[in-house]
This record gives sequence, structure tokens and C-alpha cells, in this order.
Amino acid sequence: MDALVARVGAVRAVAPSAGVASTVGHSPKRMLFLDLVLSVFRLNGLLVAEGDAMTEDLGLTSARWKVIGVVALSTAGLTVPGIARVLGQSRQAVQRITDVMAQDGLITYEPNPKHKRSVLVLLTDEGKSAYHALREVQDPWAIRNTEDIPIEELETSLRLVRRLIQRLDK
Amino acid sequence: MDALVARVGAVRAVAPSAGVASTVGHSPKRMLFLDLVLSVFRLNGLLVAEGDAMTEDLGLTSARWKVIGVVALSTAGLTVPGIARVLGQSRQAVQRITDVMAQDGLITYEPNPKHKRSVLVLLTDEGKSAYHALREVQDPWAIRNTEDIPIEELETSLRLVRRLIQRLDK
DNA sequence: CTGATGATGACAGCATGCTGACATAATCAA
DNA sequence: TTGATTATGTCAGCATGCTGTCATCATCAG
Repeated sequence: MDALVARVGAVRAVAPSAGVASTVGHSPKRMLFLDLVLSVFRLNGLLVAEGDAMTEDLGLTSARWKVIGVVALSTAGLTVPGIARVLGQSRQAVQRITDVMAQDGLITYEPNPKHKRSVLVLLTDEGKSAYHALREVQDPWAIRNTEDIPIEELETSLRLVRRLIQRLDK
Repeated sequence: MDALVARVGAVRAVAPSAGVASTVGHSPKRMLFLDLVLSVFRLNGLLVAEGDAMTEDLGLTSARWKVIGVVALSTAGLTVPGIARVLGQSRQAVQRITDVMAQDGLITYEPNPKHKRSVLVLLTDEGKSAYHALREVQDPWAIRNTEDIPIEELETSLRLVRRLIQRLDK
């Protein structure tokens, strides 16, 4: 909570008389959690912006970044609802992205031997090229952002986030 | 990366022949980080949905949830750009939310003695009532989601997320 | 084999958040 | 004080993601 209060208080430059309400009775865990929730909101926005900036020279966006990453990890293609399930998004949202990516020649819709209607999404040569170019920007970015962070902290945080995901996803 | 690969692999129910590409040469930290990034995207979506569900009976939404929480923490009001700075969002996005909240009688725009144009956002009685009702749902929710999580893990994760925010916010 | 159930495609509407642009007010340095 | 810079209000357009709806295809129990 301390940091949350500090953030509100820090805005006093604009409204100098603004103080901070009492936080008596707030349990530490609850405050930590609520602060974490707000921080996740904030980090999400920054990551989207970061993804957009990092991929704009490649004809990509943060939304395409998510999709191309998932498709690149599959060897035999994924259906649109399948990509959506991996990303935890609606199939309609993914469909909108893949449709534009297909128009731009990054992916192709190939017949699915296992399903007549639900085609498979595959990277075109151009898509693979974009993915490789993406990796050359994304990997140094990932390394740069973790080089001073102990691996134990990354593991702990990832585990916690996953735990929350699992709990909220029911 | 293991979990990422697992998630892609798990979708084989739809495209049964889909395998997983090689991940040789991927450093553990980088994979952890990229997995964390995707997980933050996912958690963000779930938290937005959770906020919407948790507040829908109160005339709120997840977006109003963020705003009302920040305003409630201030004693003398905040300007719209001030709220935006706390939340790390654009002032235009916040303005849109506060305008509707003002129409709904949850907040009022009061004259700012420190600034002629930039008015202060304050909770109305109805807004305070909504906030208290919100707390009665939000606090048990926060406790429920942290009761089996060690406080050290919450602290570590929050610190890591903040670190990333600070780094990406430049 | 058949009917019920679930999955998918396609279209629509909506909420949220972003950027750009412009005019005006506020602030600060010269 | 003046001029430049910054902050704010306002309007617009756009991207992303959600839900709802409906028709059609797939799957499975009976």
C-alpha cells in the first residue's frame, strides 16, 4: 500500500493540497495484492507499447507479436480458436488479427486434415522472415530486461502470476 | 519456456498433428521472461474480466474501479491528468471514464484553487457509497486470492513488476 | 444411424486505451 | 515583463479485445 499511497501523493504537484486518506486496518497481504493488481495493469500497458515499438519496423504490432510467437512455436499449424486458447483470448479477437496478417502475407490458411471448416494457420516465408527479424530484437530485449534480476525472482514471479491465472480462469 | 511449449502443445486436440518447434539455445532467463510477458498479458485480461464481474452490481466497471480507487485514496481531490499519471494512462482515456462517472453522479468536478482550468475530481456521497460497497467485495476477493500465498512471494513479485515498470516507463 | 451437444465462422456492437492535433492556460527562464 | 515551454481541455480516429447472435460443421452418446 505504501507505494500506492506514494503514487497518489506524488501527484500533489498538480493538486498541492491533496493528502492521503487513512489506510488503517488494511492487512499487508491485501494491500500488496491490490498494488500488484494495479501494477499488472500498468505493466500490461507498457508491454503493449513496448511490443508496438519493438515490432513497428517489421510490419508487426504487439497483437501480431503474440500471434506470430504462438504460431512459430507450432510445427504443424494451429487453428484460430487454438491460438486463442493458448493466448487466453477470444477467437474473434484472434481471427481479426490473423485475417489482416494473412492479407499482409505473413501467414496462410491451409486446409486442416482434421477439420473441414477450421483451417490451420501457418507462417509464410515472409512470416518466418518477420519472426526471425523479430527474434533479433526480442531476444536482446528480454536479456537486457533480466540480466540484473536473479533467476529465482523470475521463477517466483512467474509461478505466482500463473497461480493467479489458474485461479481466475475458472 | 516449458510451460509455453506445453500450452501450445496442449491445443493438439484441435490440430492433433501439431508438434512443437525446437527451443534449443534459448537461455532460461530469456524464456522465463518471455513467458512472464505472455502471462502478464493473460493475467491482465483476467483481471479486467474479474473487475467487471466484481463491480457490475455497483454500477461500476473495471475502468471505473481503477479510477474510483485512486480518487478515494486522495483527500483533497485529483485532477484528471493527475489520475492518469497515477494509473499510467493517457489523460484522454481517464477523462472519458470520469465524464461518464460524473454523469452517473459518482464523482463531481470541483473548482481547483491551484489551477483555473484543471478541476478536481471528488467522490460524491453516491460515489463514496459505491466505493464502500466495492471494498466489501474487493477486500474479501484480495484476501481469498492471497491466503495461500507467502507474503515473501507477493513482495518479490511486486518488486519485480515495479522494476519492469520503472524500466519500461522511460 | 440419429439427435443432442459442442465447436467454429462470420457479423455486429461495445468498452477501453492509444495517438494526433489544436487552442488555451499555466509555468518558468531570460 | 516577455517569450518559450509545458500542461490541459477537447475532438477525432484507430487498435485491441470483449460479448452476443446465428448458421453450420463436428462429435459423441443413445
